[in-house]
Amino acid sequence: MNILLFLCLLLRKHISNVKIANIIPYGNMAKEFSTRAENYSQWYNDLVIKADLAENSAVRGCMVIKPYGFAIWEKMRDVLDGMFKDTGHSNAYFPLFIPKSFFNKEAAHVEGFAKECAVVTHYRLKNSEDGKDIVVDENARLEEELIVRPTSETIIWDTYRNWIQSYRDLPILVNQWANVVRWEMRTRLFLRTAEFLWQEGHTAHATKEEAIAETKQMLDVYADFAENWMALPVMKGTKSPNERFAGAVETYCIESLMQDGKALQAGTSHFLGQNFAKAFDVKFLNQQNQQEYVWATSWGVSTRLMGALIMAHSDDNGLVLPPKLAPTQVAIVPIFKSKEQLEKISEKAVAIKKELQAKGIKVKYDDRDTYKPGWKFSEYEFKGVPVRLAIGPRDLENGTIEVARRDTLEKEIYQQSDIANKVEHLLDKIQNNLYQRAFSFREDKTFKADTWEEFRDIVENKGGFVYAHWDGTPETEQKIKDETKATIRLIPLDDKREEGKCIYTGKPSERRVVFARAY
RNA sequence: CGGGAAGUAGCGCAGCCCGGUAGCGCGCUUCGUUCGGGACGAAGAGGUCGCGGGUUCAAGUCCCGCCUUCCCGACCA
Repeated sequence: MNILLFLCLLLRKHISNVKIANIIPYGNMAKEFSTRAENYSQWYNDLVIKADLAENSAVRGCMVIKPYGFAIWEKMRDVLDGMFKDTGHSNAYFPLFIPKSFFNKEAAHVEGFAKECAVVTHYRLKNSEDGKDIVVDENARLEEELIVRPTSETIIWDTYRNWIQSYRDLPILVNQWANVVRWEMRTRLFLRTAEFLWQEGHTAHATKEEAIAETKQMLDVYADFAENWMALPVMKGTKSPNERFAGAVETYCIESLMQDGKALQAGTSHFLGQNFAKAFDVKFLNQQNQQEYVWATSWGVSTRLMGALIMAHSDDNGLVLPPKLAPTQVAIVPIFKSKEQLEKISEKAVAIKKELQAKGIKVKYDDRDTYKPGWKFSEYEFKGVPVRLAIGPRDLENGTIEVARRDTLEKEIYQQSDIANKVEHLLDKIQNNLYQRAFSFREDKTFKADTWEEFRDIVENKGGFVYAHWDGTPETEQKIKDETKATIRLIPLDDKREEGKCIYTGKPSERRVVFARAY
């Protein structure tokens, strides 16, 4: 390492002000992280822990989201919340507990969620006979059990019944930020936990057309967020009946591709038709003075987006965050020996920090003397901070500053003049580069298959999305899933008709659908 | 919920087969030298060995039950 360091210094002397390509890779990382190639899922697990995003809790399947991880989620939440408000929605809050009987009312819905519901049966504890323990008081059994919400359609539609009488009460455009519980057998931090955070929008409309327009609008909001904030390219489409939300007439979704070639559903938007209105008897009087059932939508994204964000961009050195969602966008590290030196450098560094802050950039000036510069470099690297600035005595003399970008691991020496503008542009560049990189990756991993052999080969050996013909039956989809683990991720929204034959049964098909193995 | 593996200091692990004084590395504390890619030396602190029973003079070690995590299935966002 010392030799490398020496070489680096030599290089810098000879080509100061010129870009130094390819930062020294650190051997240390290998000790702490699995690599993606070695073991992708271990890499993901390590990353979540080492980047200080979340950890497992004392409760099975439930995670603790740590401050750094929560800061990212908070940013996502704030941006999405703004987008919801801009499209006319308001936030509200409904109860965590739902009377069990509510679940009986919509047949498909109950069937979809029954197997993973947590149930509250008692409301009191007491001391055990021997006084050593706390036990459930059997005398305090609830008359009707309460379900911990796995989603809130039922309690919300029961409530909407009282809110809606006339077409003048419509539309209702409500969103809630909440936690939900689905009793999962096998969990992974962010990707699948028993409790997770999400938002669920629930809207009520006078007409079918308006409800469908709302469903599509919110899908577009999600796609916009994924692409422009998360730098995550997504495909839009509808789900096959097998994959449809329990109780929906049509489920729209955005699907993204992770670096291991598996698809991840990043958001869903459901057209619920009049299913819940009928189940909960929610009617309104239209302008012709006739009773009609209300039309409904619901839409949601969850902390699972954190998983998508991590798996889409990060590398073997740790987390890589798109600048627009990074809690810290720029870290400034001073290089110093003495206190006097630190004071001089700090003067310059703080000035630069202020310049950056004036542009709305989130900056952290790390003048701790308890950690060495190299240690800080590593830390910011595996925490995914997009840009790191280093400033030392040499830079003070030369009016320069070292700029390192996380996405490409390149370092350059910049002149200090106009540094704020340069960094601002660099952040934009990184944001775009991450999107482009993810987009090219997806392009390279998107295939067409016309025969069963071809299909199997792609799914098993290449991964990624496969456009293929399907005869439209749930039975065929199930068989394909049983044999290859690939499912229909979506039926593309663009209405590209193409005559063909189902890859599995050979029956006629009018269009290709997108298959993949999925999270 | 089925099959496998693991749980010993904050983290990573050895010790268990063959019962008898709880160990190593990293991290942590103090001091000194260092500081442009995870510094070095010296001296320290830190443990109900996952939890609960049992066997035994004696259990981290043997036996039984449970909990948690990871991997593979079924289920699922």
